[in-house]
Amino acid sequence: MQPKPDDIELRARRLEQGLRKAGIKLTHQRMVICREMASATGHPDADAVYKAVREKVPTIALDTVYRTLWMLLDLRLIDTLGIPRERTRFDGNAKPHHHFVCTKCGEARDFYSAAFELLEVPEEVRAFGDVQRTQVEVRGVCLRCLETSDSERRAKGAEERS
Amino acid sequence: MQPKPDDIELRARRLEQGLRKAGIKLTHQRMVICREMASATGHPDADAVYKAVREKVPTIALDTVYRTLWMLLDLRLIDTLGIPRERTRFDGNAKPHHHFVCTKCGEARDFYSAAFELLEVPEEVRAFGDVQRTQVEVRGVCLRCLETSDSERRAKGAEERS
DNA sequence: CTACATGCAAAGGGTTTGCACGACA
DNA sequence: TGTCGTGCAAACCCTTTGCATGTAG
Repeated sequence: MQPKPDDIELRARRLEQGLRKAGIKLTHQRMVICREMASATGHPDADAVYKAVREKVPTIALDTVYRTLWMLLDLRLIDTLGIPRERTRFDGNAKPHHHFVCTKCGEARDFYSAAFELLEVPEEVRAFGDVQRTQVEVRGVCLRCLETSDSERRAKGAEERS
Repeated sequence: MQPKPDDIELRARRLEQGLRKAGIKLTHQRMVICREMASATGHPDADAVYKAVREKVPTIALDTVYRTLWMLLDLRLIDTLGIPRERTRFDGNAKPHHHFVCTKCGEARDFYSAAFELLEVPEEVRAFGDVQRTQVEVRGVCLRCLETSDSERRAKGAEERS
């Protein structure tokens, strides 16, 4: 499960190149955070990254970790589990369904697909535990966000969400 | 998109029956929250439910809304977008992959599937906006949680998450 | 050298908790 | 009537922000 040393090196380099290409200064702190994300096998939260990174740079601040992680996310060099920067949202739709999620405003729309209901979970996954449900998450940018400026997006998304 | 009145009635009843079957008192507040979740077309957060419900019960408290929603969730009568009660977690895996998520401890494990990469997004969904990525989320209970008591779960999950 | 990044500490915002009062069974 | 639920307000925790200092390019 743990990536091979060569892999880690490769993945770290990809992140650092990504930052450089975006014209962002490669500070010591940022490189250490990139290395940490490159070698992480799980899905660490900011605090876990902070703790790991502090062993190499004891003076690093938690908010530096946050700033770097959001930056990597904005550049699509890393990802998040679920929807980033979102509070908990509830879903009262009892019928099996799937979601299209806008990565800009967070709007989530339900859709149905007979084909998606037929998905067979790989054997390997069934060994992880007791499988209860399978849902497809399609990520993208909704029509409104495609034609709306950044500043207005979140406001509109929040207000029309009901 | 808005459910038909009959549908709302049906969905509300399902929620209320669920609570009753679990031996939980059907208070006025809980019924109003059930009705709100039954008629919600979107994916409201606790505050949106609170605001809607306050029009019918102006004295209701936000924490009552939270308590009721978590209760409905625990009974699997409603669902959440993403993983409930979780802080943001980051994912450094650049290869296309999918997740098995434990609904008890929050642990998420990556897996790969050639079949899942071939999924065709329905036409209808492409009309929602610019589709960037499709990911399958398998939910269930991991092996460890199947044999571990409730109290130990979150602690273990948090500690081994890296 | 100069713009940008960091560390610190305090603020912010969502969610939870303790407790006394109120209401369902 | 007794137990469980509610409202209130304070506490909590994760995340963000403002600002003075430090540093990569």
